[in-house]
Amino acid sequence: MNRPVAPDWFARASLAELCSKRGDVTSPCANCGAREFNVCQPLDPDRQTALYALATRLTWKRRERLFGSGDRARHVFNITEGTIALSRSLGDGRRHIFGFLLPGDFVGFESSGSHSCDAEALTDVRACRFDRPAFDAFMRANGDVALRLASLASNELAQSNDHEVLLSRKTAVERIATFLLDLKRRAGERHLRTKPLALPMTRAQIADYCGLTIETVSRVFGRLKSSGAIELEGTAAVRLLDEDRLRALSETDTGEETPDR
Amino acid sequence: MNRPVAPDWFARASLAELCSKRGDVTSPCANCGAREFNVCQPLDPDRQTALYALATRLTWKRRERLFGSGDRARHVFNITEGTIALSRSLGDGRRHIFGFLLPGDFVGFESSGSHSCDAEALTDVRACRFDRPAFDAFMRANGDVALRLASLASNELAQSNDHEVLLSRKTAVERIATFLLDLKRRAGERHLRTKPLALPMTRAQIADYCGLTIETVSRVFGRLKSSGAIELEGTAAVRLLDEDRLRALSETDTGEETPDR
DNA sequence: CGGTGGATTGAGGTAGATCAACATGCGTGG
DNA sequence: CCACGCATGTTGATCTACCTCAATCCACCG
Repeated sequence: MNRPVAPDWFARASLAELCSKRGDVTSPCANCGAREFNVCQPLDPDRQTALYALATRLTWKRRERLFGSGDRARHVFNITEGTIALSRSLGDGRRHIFGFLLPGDFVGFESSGSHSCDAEALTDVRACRFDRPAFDAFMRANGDVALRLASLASNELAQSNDHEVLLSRKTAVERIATFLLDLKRRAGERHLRTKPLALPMTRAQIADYCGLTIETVSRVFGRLKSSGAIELEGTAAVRLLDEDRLRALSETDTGEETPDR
Repeated sequence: MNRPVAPDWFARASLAELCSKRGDVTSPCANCGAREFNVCQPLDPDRQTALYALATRLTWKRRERLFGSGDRARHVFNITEGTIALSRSLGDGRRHIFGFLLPGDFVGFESSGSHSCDAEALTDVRACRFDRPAFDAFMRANGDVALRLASLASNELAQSNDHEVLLSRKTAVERIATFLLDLKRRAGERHLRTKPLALPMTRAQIADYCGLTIETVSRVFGRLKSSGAIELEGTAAVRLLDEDRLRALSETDTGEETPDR
């Protein structure tokens, strides 16, 4: 098992920077150590405490699964530290990766009773776990938080839509360029701004995310590198040297205005 | 403009069958004529009335846009009658279609302030429109309904995930088989069980949904037809003669159990 | 230092795209 | 009510981006 452990600076950034999100440090949850939950960022202290009380802190080692496709969805998770891949496999070896979850992301809020994908830890992972019934009850009693949760779900949908466009209509180069910029943006939003961008996933996982093969991913990386757009730092990190070029290569979409009725 | 109007039996089925959903006819909304809103199916009469009061009934002609990418998202829509395509276009002509909305579906619940896709009526459409501020206020005041809305959003996400798998890893035949079965299932859930399955979308739209070209769609239809799996009824309707074969061809995914922690 | 799990690189094959010609059917206007 | 015309759909011939298969490389680890 040889996937290089993400270099120190990655793990460090992960927790340290998350905690100083927006510059203001909130008091950490006694149960799970998290500083903030996305659903309740602007929540008053009392209800924040109540929500914290529902969480348990857990850890997983790299390669372990948080849950698998078909499992009963008994819990909702909020990632505190590390990276997770959500994937689904077809009968023959084909696999698709829906996305890579970073600290702050929620997982497992399925409306059906069971999970429809596998969640695998790409690095050692810390997460807060909520029991579904208690979590749901809290949401029912707190419409504003539930609405925020709906909005989070809708965010995820927006991401998934972008991913659909990538898979449906983009070329290999566009896919990789999009993937890199996207990863950098999402890491940045969580204040995981490491000097070279960490790639805690293998080429195979990038391929399954982009709907390509390992070989094509590798070749595209090679081309981007020799064109000077990126620089590979070993195999698990990359420097985006020319983001404007990458943006041009990623062929981001347009949108003209139409009067809304 | 030549897309054949969906045959009579389609439109009839659309409204009539929707109203008799689950056998029990609820009293229609005075404003918008809808019998039920998905968000509030098990809602007590008072709040149901309150929600109804927020809605306006509107209609669109085929080919009109409900909204376009980039427009401010001022409204949430609930389709009452007809079919809508949600799409996004890249700078050059490339386009992707996220999905086809049927009666009962919600659109426009974006968490960002603006729409990220175009919504085009494929048939004449009736929909209920809610103003965002009033809709949000209602949700904030009714946590149970908001939670249900979150669950709807999560349903949409599940659909989008299936779509990602299709686009990422399925062959042309698998894509079309999946598309057909899926459309039939979704129409069935809404009690739009027409004898031949209505295809209110063009080949180009099917292609953009499946990440293929018009020609490939046409060829695959041809192959499925001559293999006896389907029968085309003109160009805007199809009979699924051998659903088991289609299911086998659609290569639906597996899932083994893993003990959830 | 050998072994193992990635990653890269090369050569050749193929599913589906592209380009092009033709068919079909609906709607319009005479 | 019919015929023309355009939008849509089908079918065929070729092309190509990406896949497949295979060899080699590389870094880490015991």
